[in-house]
Amino acid sequence: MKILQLDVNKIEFELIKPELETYERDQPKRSEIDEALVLFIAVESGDNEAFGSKAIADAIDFAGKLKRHNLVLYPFAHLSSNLEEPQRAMNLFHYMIKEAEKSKMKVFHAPFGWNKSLKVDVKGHPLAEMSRNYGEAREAKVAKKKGYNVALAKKADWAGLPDSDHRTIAEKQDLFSFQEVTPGMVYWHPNGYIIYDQLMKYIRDKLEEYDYQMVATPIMADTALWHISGHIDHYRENMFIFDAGGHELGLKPMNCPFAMLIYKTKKRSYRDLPWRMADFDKLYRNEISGALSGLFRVRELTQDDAHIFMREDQAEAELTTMLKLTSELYGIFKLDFKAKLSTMPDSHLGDEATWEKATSALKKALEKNRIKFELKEKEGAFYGPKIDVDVKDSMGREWQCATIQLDYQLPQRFGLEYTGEDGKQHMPIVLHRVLYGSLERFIAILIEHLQGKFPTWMSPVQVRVLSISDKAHKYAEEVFKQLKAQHIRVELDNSDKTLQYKIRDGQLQQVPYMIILGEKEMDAKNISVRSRSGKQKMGLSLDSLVSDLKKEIAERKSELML
RNA sequence: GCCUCGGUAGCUCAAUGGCAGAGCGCUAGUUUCGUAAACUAGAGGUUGAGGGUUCAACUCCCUCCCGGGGCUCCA
Repeated sequence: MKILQLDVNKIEFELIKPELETYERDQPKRSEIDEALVLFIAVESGDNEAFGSKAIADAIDFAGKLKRHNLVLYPFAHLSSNLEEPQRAMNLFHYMIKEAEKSKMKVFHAPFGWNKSLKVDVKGHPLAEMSRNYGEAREAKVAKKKGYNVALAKKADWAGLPDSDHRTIAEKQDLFSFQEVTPGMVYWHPNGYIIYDQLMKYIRDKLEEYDYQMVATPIMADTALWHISGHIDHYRENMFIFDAGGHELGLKPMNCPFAMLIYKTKKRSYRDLPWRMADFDKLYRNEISGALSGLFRVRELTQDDAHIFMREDQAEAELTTMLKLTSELYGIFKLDFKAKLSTMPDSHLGDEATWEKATSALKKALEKNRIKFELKEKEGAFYGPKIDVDVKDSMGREWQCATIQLDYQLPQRFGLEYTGEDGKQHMPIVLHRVLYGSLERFIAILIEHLQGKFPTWMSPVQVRVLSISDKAHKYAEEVFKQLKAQHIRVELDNSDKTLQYKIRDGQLQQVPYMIILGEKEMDAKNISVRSRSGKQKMGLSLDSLVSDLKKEIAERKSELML
């Protein structure tokens, strides 16, 4: 379904003659509406009521922002070359009118199937003209003839970005890249992978401390599963769906349905709850091309995802612990975050009473933890309300990282049960949550927040050993080997460049420590150290440095020791 | 997906219808240096892809791809 949305001062249309066999009879000859949001609608083959509802919900939402009270629906076939046959198109069009009439908006429409004369007077502001597309996976546009040789190895072009941007820093430190043939999917280079991996290890350590269990699940499933979970109705636009020899499969945009399936493999007891199940698989979301933005929004992402199956009376305690864990995870990087509570969206599953119950549980937990929060009306997930945590990037834009969602819908759809103390079957509720959100996005925030100065425990290279002249090469190599044996990530610079050059290079790479070795150190069997912050110490013993370093790394300190 | 600005060597950028260039990086040689850039030389390009206009296209036109910013959406 294609929609052209216009914010107008005035729209006028007049019926000339019926154009199709299917057309609306007994319609007013002429209409004129002032101050309205107009939707020109082309119904395409395969469109269903879910798209129609979503389109109307979005339009009403938008009308609210623009403070318009009149909504005009106008059938307009010319937006698409893939039209639905007229009778079905008209039915869906009428369904949309009824949907719109449920709102507070005053709804008008132009009749289906007529030749009409039309006059529109569009307002001039930036949001006055907008197009939208709802429906099946977007049609792939293929270039007439594509060069398959050179273009394959084409990197994304990040020229002109400010020095503080995570992409510029990634280029300097060789952290990751994107390629034209895989838009929105990250290539982690060795340096970047260390950062990604260290962050993962840190989260896993934390989850162990908080009694989580890790699972791994498939990355795709028959669309039958996505029908049960509701993703087909509410998320299809963003899914990669493809045909595999008669089976329609969808790559997973979320882990939830798989967690439900694991839960259902056995009878569960109330004694098993709460059960905290974490799943860090890659997820695939077919984001519209204009939405992609460096590591901030990608199509292939990793979440520090977990689902907590629990009794309703355990919700508050779980939420409280979770908010504590969140503060710990963000605290280590000294990141400021902003909490938000999002309520029921127009497109949602389940009844309002249940939503009300879930929303107030979240609110209580926030208040109990004395966390200040903003209210975001109608921004919840389709299956439940949520607490979000937003963090700012280097340009001051806010990105959603953590999200904690209380869900009564999926347990019901998947028929989850546990046996209670009373011996009867009860339905558990599920807490979906990611705390860093997408690892990709969080790393982008981190790179910009730290400006590439990673704490030693995450640094791709923790120590670089620099020799001052040929005479110290051997000694430098010895020191390098000893550090390596101690599992320190270390590099050796025995090139014939000047010391100044080597130091500059190490500084630009933001290596936390440089060990500088010349004849003096060689003779005295000691070392000199220079930290990234420019401080230096001479005459240290290697052993004492190693033990200090190991402590700094093990404790994941955010400050360098000198 | 929409609006808008871009895509030239690994990176950052010049060249504007008429011989595709510089700095850094890389390679080789010289140099052996004490806390943020030693010197010399060399290699490195289907100018994002495809088509068109022209005697001639990196340059002008069209389509597509990718990226930046803004919408929309969202982790």
